Amino acid sequence: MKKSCEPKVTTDCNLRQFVGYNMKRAFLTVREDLASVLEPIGLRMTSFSALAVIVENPDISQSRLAEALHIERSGVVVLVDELERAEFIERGRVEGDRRQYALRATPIGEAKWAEAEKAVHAHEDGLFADLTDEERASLKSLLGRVGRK
Amino acid sequence: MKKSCEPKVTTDCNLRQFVGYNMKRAFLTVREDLASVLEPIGLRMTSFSALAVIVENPDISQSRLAEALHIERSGVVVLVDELERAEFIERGRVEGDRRQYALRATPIGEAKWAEAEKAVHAHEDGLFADLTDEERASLKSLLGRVGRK
DNA sequence: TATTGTTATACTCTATAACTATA
DNA sequence: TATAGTTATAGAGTATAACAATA
Repeated sequence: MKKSCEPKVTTDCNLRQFVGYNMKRAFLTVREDLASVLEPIGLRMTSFSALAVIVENPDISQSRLAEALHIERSGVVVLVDELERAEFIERGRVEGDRRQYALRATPIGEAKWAEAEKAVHAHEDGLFADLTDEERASLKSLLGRVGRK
Repeated sequence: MKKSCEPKVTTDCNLRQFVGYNMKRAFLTVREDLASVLEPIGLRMTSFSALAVIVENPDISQSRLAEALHIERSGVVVLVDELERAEFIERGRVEGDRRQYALRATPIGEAKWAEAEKAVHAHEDGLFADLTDEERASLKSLLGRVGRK
């Protein structure tokens, strides 16, 4: 039996000692804010990522896009459908191979990408306002080095 | 129309310029490895987190646990059911308030926590092997400062 | 046989809302 | 009325597997 009046304070040192837990919490914070930023622009996190890669790699195929995003080809179909329906990209044909598509951003899609890129920069300026420019660059760099063997 | 022979290389500078994308990728890497480490121990990421908080805060209630983990109370029920079924924790009663439970780790649960804590440290030693101790501490610290206004 | 894109399906994680019992 | 816990449900996000068209 335990006395009532549960204290409202709870410690989580057992979790905070791990980098991974801090990463999870930070990522969920970023994800929530990012979703709210992208929504009025007509993008989700995943379609934003897909558009980013397509803009940077004109005529990329869906399989190559799947590799770049580290998701399955079946998942790409949904994303590409979504972006094509919004007229941000189009499925071009490839000369000499009728199996694959050549994905390209439309002029609308290019403009949408520019708009989204700017909005996401602003979103990060807000979320990382507590960090100096050096700390922010350091965080990005350190994250990019996780998991390499 | 586009010539065939899609190059296998794909750039993702449009995404890598953002801290958030690097964080997502790093987190997914961590999560995948962590899940494989916890599975043989009989824990999932979420039940690991719940056990961590219960061990550190004996007699915590489910509502308070939900706050600590930043999840809904309904989600806690599932986690606590799972940990109780495994006999890692027990639902004690609270003197003076029959609505709430006082969650405590059993001796089995304490031992399980010690085992898991050690395993997760080893998992992080592997995942962050490319970082110096200072860089790893810096990463953890920087992540802990994300999103504060 | 292998690859590209597709569909259907299922699984995980989590949130919402309605409910009960207690306070 | 408010709180603690519970249940049912639904929505993302993603993975798996089987398939048709093409190479």
